[in-house]
Amino acid sequence: MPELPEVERAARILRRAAAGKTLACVSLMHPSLRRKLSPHRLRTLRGAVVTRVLRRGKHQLLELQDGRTIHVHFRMAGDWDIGTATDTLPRHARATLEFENGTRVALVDPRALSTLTLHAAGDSPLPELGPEPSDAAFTPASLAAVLTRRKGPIKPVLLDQRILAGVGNIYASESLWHAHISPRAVAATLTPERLERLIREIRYVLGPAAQLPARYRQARGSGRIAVYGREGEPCRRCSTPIERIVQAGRSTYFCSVCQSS
DNA sequence: CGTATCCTGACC
DNA sequence: GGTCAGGATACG
Repeated sequence: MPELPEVERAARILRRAAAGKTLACVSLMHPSLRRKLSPHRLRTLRGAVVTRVLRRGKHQLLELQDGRTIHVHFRMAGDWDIGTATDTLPRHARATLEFENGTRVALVDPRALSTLTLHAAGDSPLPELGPEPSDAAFTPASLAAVLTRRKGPIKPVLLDQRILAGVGNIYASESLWHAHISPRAVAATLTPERLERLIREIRYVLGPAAQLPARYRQARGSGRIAVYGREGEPCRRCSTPIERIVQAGRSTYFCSVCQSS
């Protein structure tokens, strides 16, 4: 589910539930999470106070008063379920954060690819990340500068979180369609004018007005998804059948007429 | 650069 | 039974 807008929404929900609250118990249900966080380190979270909940790209950070940070990444299918400690555990709950006030935040993830890690004070929990799309410092010139060495096609580059933080596979295709840029266009050869258009369209598709509902497939037909998942269906601009190709192992959808270069 | 891998569920 | 999935990373 999650690309930047969905993670932003999730972080807000988490913030409302967790900010200022004291942790009572953190539990890991899935072995892949347990491998990364020992029972001993888990127990050290009892009594810790969550001072802030931050989002950076698709990452969520729970800052603790003692300087440590809980880092969560939803990967493909993670989400929060907010309830109370006495509720039945939701299906696919992989971890829970229980607070002293009785709130229980469950990390639900049918695919169990989400990560939850604990970082010591002073230890940066985030990998190298490019600017937020909304950042004023994200400009055609700054983008051009980091693209100069990218000899490959633009679409996989948009998924590189070191270039830009938050764009995922759906919105990469959508942004390129809106910007009339071929997903195969060589990144380094895009002119400043085309990059300006691309930046504008990335901001548009990631913007609140374009946010997807939780089940993105329901958005199909509503007009919000222009190309993603629409192989063979008519382009909304020129009626040419939308094509699906694979780039760097991921599906790309585009209109070969509107996005010929 | 592409490919395999981590997981599980949905769908053909 | 096989294929695919909105992410990221380790590797050749």
